[in-house]
Amino acid sequence: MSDETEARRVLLGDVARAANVSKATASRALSGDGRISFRTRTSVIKAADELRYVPNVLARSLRVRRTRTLGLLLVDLSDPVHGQVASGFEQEAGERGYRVIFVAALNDPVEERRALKIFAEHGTDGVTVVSGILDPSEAQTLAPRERLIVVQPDHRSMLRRRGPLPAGVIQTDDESGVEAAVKHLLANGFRDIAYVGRGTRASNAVRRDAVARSLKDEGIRGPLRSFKVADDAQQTSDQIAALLTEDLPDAVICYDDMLALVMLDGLRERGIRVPDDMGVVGFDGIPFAAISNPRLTTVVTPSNDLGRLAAASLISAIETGELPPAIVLPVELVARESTRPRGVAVAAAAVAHP
Amino acid sequence: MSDETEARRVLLGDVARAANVSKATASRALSGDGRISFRTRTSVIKAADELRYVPNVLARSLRVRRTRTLGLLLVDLSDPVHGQVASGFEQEAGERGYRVIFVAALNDPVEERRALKIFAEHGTDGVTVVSGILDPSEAQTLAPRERLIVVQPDHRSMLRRRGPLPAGVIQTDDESGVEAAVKHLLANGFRDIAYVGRGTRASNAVRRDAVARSLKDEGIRGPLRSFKVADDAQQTSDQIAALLTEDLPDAVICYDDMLALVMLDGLRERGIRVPDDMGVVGFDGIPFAAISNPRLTTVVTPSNDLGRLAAASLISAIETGELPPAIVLPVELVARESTRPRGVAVAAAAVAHP
DNA sequence: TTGTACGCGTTATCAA
DNA sequence: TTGATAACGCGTACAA
Repeated sequence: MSDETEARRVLLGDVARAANVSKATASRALSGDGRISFRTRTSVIKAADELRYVPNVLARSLRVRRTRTLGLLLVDLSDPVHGQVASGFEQEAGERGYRVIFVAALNDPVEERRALKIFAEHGTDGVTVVSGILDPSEAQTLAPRERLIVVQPDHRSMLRRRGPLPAGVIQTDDESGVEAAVKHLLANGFRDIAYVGRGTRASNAVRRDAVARSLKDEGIRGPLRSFKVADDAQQTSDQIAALLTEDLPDAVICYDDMLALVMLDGLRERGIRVPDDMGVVGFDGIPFAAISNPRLTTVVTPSNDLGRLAAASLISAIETGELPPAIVLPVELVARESTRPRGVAVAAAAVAHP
Repeated sequence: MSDETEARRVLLGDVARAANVSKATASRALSGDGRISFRTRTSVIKAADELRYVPNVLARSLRVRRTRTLGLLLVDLSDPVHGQVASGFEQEAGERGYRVIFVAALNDPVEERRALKIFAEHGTDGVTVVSGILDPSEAQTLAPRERLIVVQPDHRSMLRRRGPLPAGVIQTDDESGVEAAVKHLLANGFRDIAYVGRGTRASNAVRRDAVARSLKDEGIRGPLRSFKVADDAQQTSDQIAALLTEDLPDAVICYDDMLALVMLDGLRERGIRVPDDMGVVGFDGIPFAAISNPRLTTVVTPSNDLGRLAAASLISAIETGELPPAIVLPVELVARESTRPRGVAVAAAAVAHP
């Protein structure tokens, strides 16, 4: 006694019956199995089409023990950089026939553990962790190491690391980016260079230390002046700029573009001109850095590529069983108005820094 | 003959055996079924813990015919506005125990269909479409209407709509926002107001028409001057600003903040001062609008709330079987420097528009 | 309160 | 080339 009002879902068996074949044959015909006669294949496909058959991937996954689903753990979907990474990851995965489950962990280790557990429960074929703060060894107990790609790892253990990176790691060459920024500033006449960081993440320390080291390498003596904004900053741009005003450096390198742009606003609020009174450098290369006023000099990181590469590497690991060797992506310093040499006319700069 | 090297996954049966109960009892103990003795419950939980049991949600979903998974179809994860929506959606869903599969369709109807099919195959309990361009009636053939929430629908059919919105729709009150922007501009002395749009989306036409109507309502005669940028714009900020330079309006209302900020840059490039030579208004209220130079007057839409509400409404629809009535969220005009009345000093403005 | 046995929808094995 | 049947891992109706 079937209920006419409740549209029962069309199953493989229904297709098989309509095409006068067994479920096994129908399954093979639809999955493109080689050893099926042309006649039956077309008739099965036709039946599936007419009945609007939609396969149940859960049942399939249960049977074949693969889900063609990837887990992506990231900090925050609303952040411009992570949005880029997520976008690239989703695109690459989609093009290769994989779905993505996203979980944002908001810099909370408890949430990161929860996310990895969710992925395990869903039987994702692999997991990528972006900017994770979990101890790598712990992460590997919650996700199988050979199916785990780590992008921009941000745990303390990355700090003192020397020598080759372990397989499955993808990150940008932040040190080189910072070095390029420092050299650029010095070349443009900025000597007293300070660092403005945010939060307690390892990446912040990495960049700060890279600034200090680069300055030393360039023969600048004395300790690096370093300022800090809280991670969950409620500070306004004005308060952030106030960090510096006691004794203005020639230039500041900021942890990221977001911070640098907020800083630009705060400096303007306080009547400090950029770059004439102080130079400002950002990090990330978000789109707004290119159209701020003044336009922001920044170390551009390939965020979208990071996501695409992560997905590609993960899928490769899944399909070959081999975790790809670590990848370090180059970054690029893009010089714009915010570090223009002092005394150069505005009009000329507009031409020089398109 | 079990293989010691291959770590076989722990199953419910393993937990049951370790706790000396049947699978049924183990299942009930772990799912918090009432009629289970305290003793057995604790011993089952202990066994599950020790064995590091991870339930297979695929098998569970197959059995209970619910996946606790939601499908979110959006335009582009890397876009600031959609990132906010996605973030709110993921948060709300996560807090209520639902996972999210994201698919970006990049304004391509073919991709939108593909995404809805993916959701169907995965048996998502419900689907939310953000800024979809698919014909609503077609969408309902690809996703069950009573489990479908539509956020900011962007199909032509929304254009001529009058009367109440259908259930399951969530959108912002763009018309009121535009009206507020127009009134604000007029109050600040801008009379010759133009519109700068992007692409061919319905929402673009909605905002343009709202500008025209508001102007008429305010007694401004003559047709609205309207400019347009392609959707896949490769235009630089300079080219975008060039649209206007022949005959500069007093002010422009832009389709969104991104466009407005690019416009600000282009105007600066051409030596046109904002707001002294021309006022600029954006739409969306992305974070950068608050710190641009000049800071951007904009119609702030609650993007994060949009995502949270969508998830909440969808889950409610799933759990009660009732599609919630349409929701129209209010927007808010935030006046900043880019529409400061001409002739008002900068310092004063900084105080007046924090 | 607990156990037995079946079924969710698909693919894979084996035999024909 | 095709068909019958057994799994995949879990929840639950029914029986005890």
